[in-house]
Amino acid sequence: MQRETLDEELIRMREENKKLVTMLTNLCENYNSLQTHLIELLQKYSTHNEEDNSNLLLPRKRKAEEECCVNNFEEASPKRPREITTNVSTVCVKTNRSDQTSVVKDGYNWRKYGQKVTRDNPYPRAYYKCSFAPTCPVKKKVQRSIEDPSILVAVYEGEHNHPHPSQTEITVPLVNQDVTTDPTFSNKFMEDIDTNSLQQHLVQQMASSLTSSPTFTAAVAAAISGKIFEYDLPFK
DNA sequence: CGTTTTTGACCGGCGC
DNA sequence: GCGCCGGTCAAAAACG
Repeated sequence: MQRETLDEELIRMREENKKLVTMLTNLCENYNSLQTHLIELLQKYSTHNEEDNSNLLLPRKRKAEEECCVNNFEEASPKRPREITTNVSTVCVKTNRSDQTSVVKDGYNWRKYGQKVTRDNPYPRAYYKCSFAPTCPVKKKVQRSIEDPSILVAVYEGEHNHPHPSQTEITVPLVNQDVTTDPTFSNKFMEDIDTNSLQQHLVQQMASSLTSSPTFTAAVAAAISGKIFEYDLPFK
């Protein structure tokens, strides 16, 4: 009697796990396709603008800048191997056009340590360190987009080594490029999840890590809102 | 009064 | 080697 109940429970759990795996597979696939699509659009958009005027305005561009185009998550320059270990992610945040503050609310506390006007963008670039520094090495740069001043571009460097202080007031990012978007990530995950022994444990682990990871939630939000944003771009 | 922001100075990498 | 440029430092100012 008790065993039958447990068997039923087990079958039910297996079915539930199957559904969860399918959902996660779809989620990863959708996210990757949206990411690819968005990158294509952004590349198209940037080349479109370069043809227009930027060649005249930017006679000399640094090599490092050229390499750091929108679809490069991180650069492993042979001269600067130090950078291999740093995770670089870019987040674009759509703000109210009247809102002139360059603040990207992501739930973390930041301390501003510098501001610079860069050559290729008249809007000042603000430099922030995580308020947990020097314990936490994370830095971010925030600058308005030259194409659309209502978009704030935040570049994050490094990973927080402390819990997320707050889940509230998180501005939905439009683009997020992070190491977790690596296509191998989902494949690896799916390989692991197919092995029955650790299946449930992995699902639980993934679920908890995903919900607690602002990067992933931001990435999912980015994929969704990015699709919406597609219709908002000035070209087309 | 402690914390955060501002801002000019400084430093190091890169291109010429 | 020099100059440009982005990033960081640190003293002063502003803020709560």
